[in-house]
Amino acid sequence: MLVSDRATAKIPRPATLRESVIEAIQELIVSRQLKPGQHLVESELAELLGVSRQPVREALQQLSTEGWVDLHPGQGAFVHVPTLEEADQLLAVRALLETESARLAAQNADAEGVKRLRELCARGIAAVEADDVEAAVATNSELHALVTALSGNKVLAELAAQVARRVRWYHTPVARQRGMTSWQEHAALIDAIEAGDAARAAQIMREHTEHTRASYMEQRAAEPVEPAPKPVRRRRPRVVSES
Amino acid sequence: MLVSDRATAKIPRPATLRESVIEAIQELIVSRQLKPGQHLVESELAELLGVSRQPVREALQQLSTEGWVDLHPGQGAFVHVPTLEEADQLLAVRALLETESARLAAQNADAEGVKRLRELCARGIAAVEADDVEAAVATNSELHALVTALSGNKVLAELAAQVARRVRWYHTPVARQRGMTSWQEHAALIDAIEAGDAARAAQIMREHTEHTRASYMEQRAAEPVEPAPKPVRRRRPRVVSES
DNA sequence: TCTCGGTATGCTGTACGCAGTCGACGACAA
DNA sequence: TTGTCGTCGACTGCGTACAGCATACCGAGA
Repeated sequence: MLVSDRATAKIPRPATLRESVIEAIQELIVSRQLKPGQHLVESELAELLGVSRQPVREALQQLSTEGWVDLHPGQGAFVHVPTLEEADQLLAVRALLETESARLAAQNADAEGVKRLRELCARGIAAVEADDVEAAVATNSELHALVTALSGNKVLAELAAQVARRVRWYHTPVARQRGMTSWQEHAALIDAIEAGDAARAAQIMREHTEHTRASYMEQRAAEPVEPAPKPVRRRRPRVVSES
Repeated sequence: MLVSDRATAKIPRPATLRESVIEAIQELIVSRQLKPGQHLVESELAELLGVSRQPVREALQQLSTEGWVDLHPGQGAFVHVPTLEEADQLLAVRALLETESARLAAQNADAEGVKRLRELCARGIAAVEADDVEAAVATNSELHALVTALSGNKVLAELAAQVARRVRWYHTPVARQRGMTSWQEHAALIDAIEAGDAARAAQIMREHTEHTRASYMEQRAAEPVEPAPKPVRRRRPRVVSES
């Protein structure tokens, strides 16, 4: 063996344009530069990002499977309009998947895994104390991802990751709310996993995700409901004469 | 309103080529015309299906997110190789999702929904009695889909459908095994849903899916394990001279 | 004034072409 | 014979062009 295969991970591929475009558009959506319901014109995005329509098309399709945009055949892509109902259902599914993950993780996790969990937990707490919301959210995702990975069920982990990506969009704005409490729950969860107490791990995770859900719903309930513009294809006003 | 919006659903759009291609490739994979591990060359599929590479590319990407093919950047697409371990995990996830669906369905289903469940159940039993395996499997899928739909959680239903499609790939060859027993369990499940007994519905569904899982694993354990060819890019033998 | 049909326009869906890249194969050296 | 390097071929990734279609605009008729 040339080098230790551990930590070698993946060679940092010069990422395909498609992947870069996916991330760019996600960023644009999260940052609200692209508003919910907005019609995404391929050629505009292409020009904006400095690529051709092809990678943009593929990115939009990928994003539609992840729930970021809705694809209307023959009409194009529209930024997904997150409804309260859907967020609730999504968080419910996440709770289900992650609860099961926690249960399995408690049964399967080894010392190495627990160690990595603790590291992540420490990083998360540090991020919260530094008031770095973005880092806290990212670390939160990492920790949940690791729990699902430790479940030993790859299919479950992949599915949970898929759901988590969608949740993250909703989650970011309310992350500040929960702050430290969330990480105390994480710590308790890790304790349960380390002890191999599947029932307790599942219970903690269920409560944890329910708290997040409640927090989100509470936050959203207070928000004014924007009248979502009807998702019609936008039409550029005709330029009659522009000298 | 012009007509009752109920049942209007969507105008059956002349499905884009991409969607047709997705279904076609799924069919080719399920029917084993495309073998696990096989390198899928875009241009070949395009020619085979009579379209250009573009829709094929997009279809392959979609299929990769659903777990049918694996996409190796720079190398192309390979038919996913289903392992015994993965099948087990997939069935476990299905059990989880459908158990929850059954629980929710018992809480939410109305008389109309129960009626449709019973119809499907009758059709399934008829199919088994007629020894029509294909119809039985299809009806089985429909019934499970309806249960998830009746759960009222669209996200859950969609996820369950995705998992179910993959399960079907593994499951079809062994479907004959279970036969009538399976439909008796379905009937019991419907009774529980009608009674609004969430706990019992969940319990029955859990056992039902576990039976399916056990049946599958038993069947597969007996099978010879094909040595999966290394997923390398295939190379067409050079034609030196072919008159 | 409202409705209906024609027309124009911009966008999507698809096809095609080119360059970059990856793997295989073969030659050469140790 | 075995390891290494260079070359070649094929396929993917991306750019570009074109056709079809859906929508909005607009004028005519009721």
